[in-house]
Amino acid sequence: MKRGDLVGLLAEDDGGFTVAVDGAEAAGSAAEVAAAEEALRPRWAVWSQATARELIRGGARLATCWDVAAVHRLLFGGWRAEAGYAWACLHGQEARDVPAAAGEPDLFSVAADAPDAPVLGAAAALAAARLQRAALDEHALDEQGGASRVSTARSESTAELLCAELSADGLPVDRDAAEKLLAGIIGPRPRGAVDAAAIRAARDERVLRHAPDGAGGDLRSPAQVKSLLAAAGIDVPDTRAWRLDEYKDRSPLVAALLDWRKAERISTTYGYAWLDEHLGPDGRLRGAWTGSDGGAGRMTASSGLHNMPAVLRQAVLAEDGHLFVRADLGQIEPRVLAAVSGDAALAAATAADDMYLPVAAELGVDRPTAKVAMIAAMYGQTTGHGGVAARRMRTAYPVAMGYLDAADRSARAGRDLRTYGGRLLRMSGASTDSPAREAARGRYGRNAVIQGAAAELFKMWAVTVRARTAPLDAGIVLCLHDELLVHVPAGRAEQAAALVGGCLAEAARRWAPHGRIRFIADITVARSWAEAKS
DNA sequence: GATTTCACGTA
DNA sequence: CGTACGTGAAATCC
Repeated sequence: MKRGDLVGLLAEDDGGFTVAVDGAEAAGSAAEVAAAEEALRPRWAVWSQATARELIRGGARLATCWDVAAVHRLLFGGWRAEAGYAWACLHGQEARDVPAAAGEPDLFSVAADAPDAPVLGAAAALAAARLQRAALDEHALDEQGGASRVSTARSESTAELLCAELSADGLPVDRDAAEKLLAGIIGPRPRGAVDAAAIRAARDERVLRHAPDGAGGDLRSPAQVKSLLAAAGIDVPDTRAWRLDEYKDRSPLVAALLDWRKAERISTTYGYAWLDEHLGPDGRLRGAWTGSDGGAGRMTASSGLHNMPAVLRQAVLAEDGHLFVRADLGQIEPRVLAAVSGDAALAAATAADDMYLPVAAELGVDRPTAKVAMIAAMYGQTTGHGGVAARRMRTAYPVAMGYLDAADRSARAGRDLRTYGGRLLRMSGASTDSPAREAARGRYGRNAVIQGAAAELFKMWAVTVRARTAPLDAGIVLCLHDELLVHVPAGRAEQAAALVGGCLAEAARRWAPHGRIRFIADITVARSWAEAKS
């Protein structure tokens, strides 16, 4: 056996592990798995992230894996990916590939026909991984230009290891700093239920004192807020912040309400209860991470890790003797569009640090107009008709526009799409319905091929950073769609920052080997997440 | 009690 | 300038 060979691995209920190599299974401890990892460095075939989570509990970490659930989501789309389902679909797919097969495969009847997998253990995980690998190789024969799906499968798999580590290790948050921030926004920590109610009432009163005589109501009830505003002469169809924005300068009530909403959001979602629930005594804020959602394939995180209000980032502080390397991808979506569509003119524009400048020159418009035209093309505008810039986009970048239009048409018609890296984007099941719903599906399709491809590139970058910075005792502590936060011993921060930039070039080469697309990242070293400005 | 709606934070 | 997700509270459904 050599480095990179597939070896089955499964966590058992008793805390032990089972390893499978060519027909033979053996039981072992986490320490023994770690020793095998050190000596052989295989690509561990696992059913899901659960195995890595158990290994981490046992003190062992893996460099790479083949995650059957992650690859299943890539091949088949959607979220569902438990072992039995993945096994059944894998066998169903073979049947579907027979040319005579027509129509939509019925996954449940296929499951009934699938060869029995009486025990979905380590050996079966190994078998499933090999079948997935073979399916990917088969697909590769009729692919042209797209990213290698095998490399996507590997990075999506290893991203699950990263997710298990993110869940276990958490994000460094300074409790004192966080509590001070909260005190400034929502007041001190309530001493009890009565105190909490008094603080809440005082916060409400600062809005209600601007209300007309006799008007009042529960600010937490949108219907009552609507009535309250009506009493003040403000008629709105709903009370969303963007709709109220235009009234805030002439109505103290609206201004106070919008301020109240911000504080209330912090108080209810990111307040003391949030800290108590998710911030451990070790100063790490933990949530559950998944390598891909059920849609376009972005990573997800719970415990508010992906929607923490910007003001609270000041409390995300590197631990003593450590610093953060923060890196975010610049203009990732138009650069991804250039890569996945193969548009030579748009590819040329990616050579610029700010690619909207050459695009603006090409379109003969100013930069803001060019940016809006590009984003409208990628996401499908609903307001206005685009104007001259939109029309010139078609002439200047016909290949890129054609790619987006094709995705739009497929989605409208309910035809499935695949991202550049090979993720199935399920559009089927759409029935004929209103033109508005159909247009919405078109926008979803346009967006998904870009967002999904960007997610694949991002994960390739992330797992590359994970591998290359591990020798520096550095660790990724947050992934935020196009942004990485790496926690690193202070003396190695500059070295890590340089590696992160190199990793982007490496990941881009692996993801888009044929393209001449330039990807850029803004990389800074700082003690707090907020400090590292973009 | 479970599900839907509204709202809003992030990218 | 659109899409996505996670969250919490109220409203609504059953």
